[in-house]
Amino acid sequence: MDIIKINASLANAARYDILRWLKDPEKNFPPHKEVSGFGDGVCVSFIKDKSGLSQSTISHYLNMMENAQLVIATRIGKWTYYKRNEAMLAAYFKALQKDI
Amino acid sequence: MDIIKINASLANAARYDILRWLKDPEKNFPPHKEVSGFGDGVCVSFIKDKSGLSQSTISHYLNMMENAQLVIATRIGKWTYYKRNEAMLAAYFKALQKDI
DNA sequence: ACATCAAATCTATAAATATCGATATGTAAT
DNA sequence: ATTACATATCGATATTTATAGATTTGATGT
Repeated sequence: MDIIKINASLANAARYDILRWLKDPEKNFPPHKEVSGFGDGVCVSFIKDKSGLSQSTISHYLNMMENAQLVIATRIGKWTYYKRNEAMLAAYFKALQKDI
Repeated sequence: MDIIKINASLANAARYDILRWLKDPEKNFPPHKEVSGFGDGVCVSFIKDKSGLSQSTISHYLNMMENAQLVIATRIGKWTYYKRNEAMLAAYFKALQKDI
């Protein structure tokens, strides 16, 4: 776990928002048409729509967050779904609490 | 409290270290000559020495951290002492826990 | 094979950050 | 007032980040 990298991931309002939105996909996103529920997370297009940022920017941000292990990506058909990595978030939180 | 600004402050290894060092000044810094103990924190020079970065960089970083309300500065004579803002750190932690 | 669509990658630019050396400011001692 | 010292600010440059449009890749359906 790279705490500095995680902090950098969370040092941008759009990315911070994404992580919050993913806590409650039912509340924050419309239902998917190709899969039922949000078990694998939320597709990139929905996150892009909600954020108002461009597709390339969101793809880039999600990649950064995946690299920091904050989220987990799952490709199904044409879509990539992103969900929170709760284990890493819990570990991060614990480490932060200890350090700070 | 600006969580994004705080996260940005903590997205740099030197600044993250400083905050950690300030948790235990007795352990991490030599004793001051002009004041007794670390009640008001640690002087800039000691932090600079320990970090290995230039005086201007450290002064800048401490200013950033003060701006994010992570630390509190106290000027005594020629020296400025910096200590952790424990109240803000606790509030930050609580907010982060809620958001994330 | 081809067209279509979602997402990823590439290219580019503007803005912010990291960091330093040089200079200025504030305080204390002479 | 002058000197000395600690810290702050200024000016500069290199690196990184933010963000978008264009292009490519991967998957599906025809």
